[in-house]
Amino acid sequence: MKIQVLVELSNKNIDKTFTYLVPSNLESFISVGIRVQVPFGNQILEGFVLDINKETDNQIEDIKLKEIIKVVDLEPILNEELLELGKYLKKTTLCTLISAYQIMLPKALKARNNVNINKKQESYIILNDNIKIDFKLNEKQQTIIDILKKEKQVSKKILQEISPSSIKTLLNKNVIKETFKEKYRLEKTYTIKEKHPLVERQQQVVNEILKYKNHQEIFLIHGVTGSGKTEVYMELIEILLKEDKTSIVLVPEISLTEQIVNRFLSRFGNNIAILHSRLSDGEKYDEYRKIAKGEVKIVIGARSAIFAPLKNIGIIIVDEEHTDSYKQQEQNPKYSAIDVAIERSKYHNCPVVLGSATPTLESYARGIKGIYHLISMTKRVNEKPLPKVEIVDLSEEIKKQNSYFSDMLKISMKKTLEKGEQVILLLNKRGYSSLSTCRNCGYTEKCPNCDISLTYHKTNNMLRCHYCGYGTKLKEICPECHEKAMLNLGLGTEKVEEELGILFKDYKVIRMDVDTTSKKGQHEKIIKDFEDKKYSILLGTQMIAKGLDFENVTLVGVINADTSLNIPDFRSSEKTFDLLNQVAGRSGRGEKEGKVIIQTYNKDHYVLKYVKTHDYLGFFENEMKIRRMLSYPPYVYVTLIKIMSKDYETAKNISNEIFTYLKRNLLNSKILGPSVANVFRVNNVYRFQIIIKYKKEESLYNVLEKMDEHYKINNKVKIDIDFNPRNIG
DNA sequence: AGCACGCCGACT
DNA sequence: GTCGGCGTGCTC
Repeated sequence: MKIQVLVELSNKNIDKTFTYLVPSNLESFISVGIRVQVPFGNQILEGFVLDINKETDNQIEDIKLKEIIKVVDLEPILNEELLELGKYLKKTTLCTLISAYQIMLPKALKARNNVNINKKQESYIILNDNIKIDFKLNEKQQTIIDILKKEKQVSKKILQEISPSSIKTLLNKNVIKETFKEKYRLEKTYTIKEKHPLVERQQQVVNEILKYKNHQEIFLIHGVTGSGKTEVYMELIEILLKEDKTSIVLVPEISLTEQIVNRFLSRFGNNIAILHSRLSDGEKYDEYRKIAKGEVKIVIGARSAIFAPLKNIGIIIVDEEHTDSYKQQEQNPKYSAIDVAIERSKYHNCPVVLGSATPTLESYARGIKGIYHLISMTKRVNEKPLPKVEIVDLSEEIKKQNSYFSDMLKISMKKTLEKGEQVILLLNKRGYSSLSTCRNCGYTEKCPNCDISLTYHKTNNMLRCHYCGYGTKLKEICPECHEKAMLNLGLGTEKVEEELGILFKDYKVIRMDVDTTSKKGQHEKIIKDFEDKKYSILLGTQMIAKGLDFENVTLVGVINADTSLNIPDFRSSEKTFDLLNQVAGRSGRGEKEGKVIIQTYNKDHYVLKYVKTHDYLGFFENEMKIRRMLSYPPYVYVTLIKIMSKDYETAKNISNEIFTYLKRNLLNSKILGPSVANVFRVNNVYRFQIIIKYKKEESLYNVLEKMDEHYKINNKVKIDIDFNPRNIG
């Protein structure tokens, strides 16, 4: 028997299958999608079987073929649908086929030698089939048997709490027996709650989507914060579940959406598998296999959960569809989970539901055009108006000698806190202060490896580079002019926290940012503690803007709205609108009315105007005009080419070479560049970029594939292709 | 990804 | 004369 094997190495040179012989004693274990171990050069690798008894196009003599070493799995790891999906990923992102398959799988199931993650066994006790008790049972033995009669099987651990010796006796006398069952590592705690009856609008939306339940149709639900989208999702899932259909729910980053997950758990309990990056490898392995074995029908997870091996999918839901993290950008394949969702919906003939309070311009434009089925939910479920938004001009406050807190914010906070209500403060920047600059000569501390200023972190009194992790001690004396004049500019959570401690010393503040949530469980604890009112003020970065639902929060303050407006990216307005709108939505979710105060130096910026009136549509129309004028998505598509090299000249020359090549071959596109990337040097690698803009460019994939092919031999330069990038720079 | 093969410079 | 630098090419 001959098989085609795709080995674990992700390299453009070996992005194809290799033919191996299967010894006859292993033949019956072989099927497509299974992993095998093979000799490859002088190494031993794992790979996926992609085909049986067929030759590659380059026929080679059998004499040269090697035999496989062993078969790794009993069951295929990749099913037919996922094998095809991998090919789709390769075609649309120009990645290697193996990288497409690997991204779909938890670490334990990737083709990779020397990964060792085992199933966990747990011992259970059950009654033997035909018990004849020919001896007198003592009290404890009787209790054990009674329990087993009722529960059928009980974990040995629990029974041992009654009496370990009785268990031994009963085992010896063959009254009971021990069996081993797999124990799943991830423990979910939840209490099943009554479901809320749907309000009229929610019911209408459910009905509208269900009309298309066996159709491949894409819906965009534009629903304001608090309009009850989650209930709609759950209702749809429950109805489809009765028809034995499965569901995938994508959420931004699960640790940021703890509360949504809990709502799903208290509705569907054990029928849910959870997949996200904070799980341990063992937990991911267990959750994945529960899905593969059909033990759960609902999968809720972050980006890569879109590859969950569910069968008979009835609906795919993408919550907060505008979230950047649905696009993988750090690593190949640079795929969009939404595109994958749509691809899978074709296979399963099921609807895809995209939901957001602030859809991407691309999605909303498709909604208007009728490519997506647009549904609006404009009212909050509790009929409460959206919170009142106030804009404060920071330049006026400077004159009054106020630093981070304007008079209005101070007074409102005081009032809110005195009523026993809670406050959320958004500070869109991490660290204590952004820069360390000399007051005398203007020298700024920069990273020696990257083209970026260092950021001061108070906790360890260090300056850090956010790109490569380089760290150095904070200097007091300027290395340039040798004056003792080094000053920390800008602001960060820690500095604001310090000032809060002075202004509101009677109230407790909790900080939530990357630094305070890096350890497992810390995130959940902060949310729980704030929910339990152990703290009055929650101070945090971006991550507090999403999905949190605290009834007692009636004031949200944005310390400085400008930081995200100033990012050099054509989407910075869109992202700022999204962020401010999201964080505003955290206020007044309960019975009490909410308020939002946004501080800024750009009080006349159009983004703020539309945030103030909660006017997504107004923002959309205004922003579309700008995109049209500057020729940006959704009016054109963008593809970003990055050229990276340790050698400046190489990076520059090859960038120019590629530019000329693209210009010559892509006749329907606008080619911009080459320009230096936003951060020009990272970890001593120089980065150039070229932007391709096009409405329709049939030959794009072919041209880029050829380019990739050409430079793969050159290991001095790395070429990176990103279709529809979420960030440019 | 590894690793062998091969063709040039500075050494016991 | 030889050791070893890493550029190049191959792995069923």
